[in-house]
Amino acid sequence: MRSYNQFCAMARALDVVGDRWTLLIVRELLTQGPCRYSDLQRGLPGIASNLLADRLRDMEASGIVERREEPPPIGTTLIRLTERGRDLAGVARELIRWGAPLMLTPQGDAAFRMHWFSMPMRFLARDNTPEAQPATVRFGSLSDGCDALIADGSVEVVACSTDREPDAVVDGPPEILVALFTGMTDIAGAIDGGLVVSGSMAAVRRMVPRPGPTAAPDRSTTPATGRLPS
Amino acid sequence: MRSYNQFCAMARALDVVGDRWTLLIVRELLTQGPCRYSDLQRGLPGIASNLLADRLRDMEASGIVERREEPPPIGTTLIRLTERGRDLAGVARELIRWGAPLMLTPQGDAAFRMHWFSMPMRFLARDNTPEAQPATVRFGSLSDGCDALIADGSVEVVACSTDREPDAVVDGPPEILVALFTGMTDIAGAIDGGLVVSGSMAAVRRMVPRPGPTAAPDRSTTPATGRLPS
DNA sequence: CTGGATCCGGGAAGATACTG
DNA sequence: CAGTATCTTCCCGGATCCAG
Repeated sequence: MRSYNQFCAMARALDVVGDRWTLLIVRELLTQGPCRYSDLQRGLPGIASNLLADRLRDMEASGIVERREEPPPIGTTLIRLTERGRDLAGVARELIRWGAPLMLTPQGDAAFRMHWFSMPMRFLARDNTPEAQPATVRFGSLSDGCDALIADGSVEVVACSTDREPDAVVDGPPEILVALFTGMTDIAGAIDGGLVVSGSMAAVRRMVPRPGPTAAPDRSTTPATGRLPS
Repeated sequence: MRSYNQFCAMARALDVVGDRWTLLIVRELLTQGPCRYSDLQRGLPGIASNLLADRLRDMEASGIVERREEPPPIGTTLIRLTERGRDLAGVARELIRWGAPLMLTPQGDAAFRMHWFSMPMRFLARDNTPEAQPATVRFGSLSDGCDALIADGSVEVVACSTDREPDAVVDGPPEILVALFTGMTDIAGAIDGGLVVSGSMAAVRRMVPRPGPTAAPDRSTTPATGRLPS
């Protein structure tokens, strides 16, 4: 990107991360951890191959990502965020917070990856029964998903891991997941809308916000702000 | 900007504010308040006139800004942020926080406007003598600057106002201001470097962080992180 | 298969002149 | 003051091809 050439912290930040696709690459690495080139391609539907290569070069030059050759059994090079790159988590968080209300207006044919939902879920999930034993709920699958670790009154959302045996596995269309986690529907309604739960239904119920008066089932009369809690 | 077409809060946020110049227009309106078209042009050196007009149209369509015809004595139309636009303050804050370390590396001929410094100053300024009477320090001038209101142990930074009589007026080259507020130099050194203070030197000293061990005057041996305090 | 490079068309961004 | 018009430049997107 052409520099704005302004002596201003925000302008200089945008000089570095303001390019198209750059912050979405950061999103992938923040939610997925170290990735192969092809993992990034799968997580960034619509990006041209040359653009991904260009961006990774730029981001490596500006110290946001680094490449490392992995010995067998991985046997390929992984791309990961540097500490400076991980520091962009605050920017990502605020963009997600601001963009969340936009998810309530439908957008026809948008692509969806379950792991994209992991950062918003950190705001929306809660532990309704803090005194219960820890539980794990997997959303999506190992190839595209995230694990919610419920314990001691809070929920931690991390990338899927093979060495974790979830108590429940959840999948479903993105609109239903949004409706469920924003309290616009309850679990019964979500299952009606296409949510699939296998395993412990109690573990799922434990982490989902209870539908409350903040929910706006009729959007034509009470437009939901969809604002995420601070 | 072409939509990313992804069912993801961050991607949808960037669909709206990811265009070049858009977030810098938000910066202007956040720091300056309602602006005329020509105010925005002055605050955004380098922007092409047609691009500014295009962006304002887009931002009005997406509900971030609104235009309002002002009756005399203003007699022209002011552009202001909507509430949804003001909600972008969190994104701006995190971008500034992340971009702040980049200000320590010089960049030759960059343009500078004093009011750009007002948001970073919110992180960096402090009230060293909370028990003292309130004081006001103006940075720059009415046409391009900001006022720091020091009272009760904290500093509030706002746009300049004609109905405020500052106790001190400060001006100087941006590099010196950064060095002063990051603790890399003291006031004496700053004045040596071109800082100009008129009025109450005590009011200025009151709000400037004391140079401490965190400062790294020699960047070749101890690279300063420049990280802003949380 | 992974990890790119290369080429090309269209459209966004940039520069400048002009106008009600 | 608040834009519009026009022209140029260059980045993005899409397709294809290629080396290990």
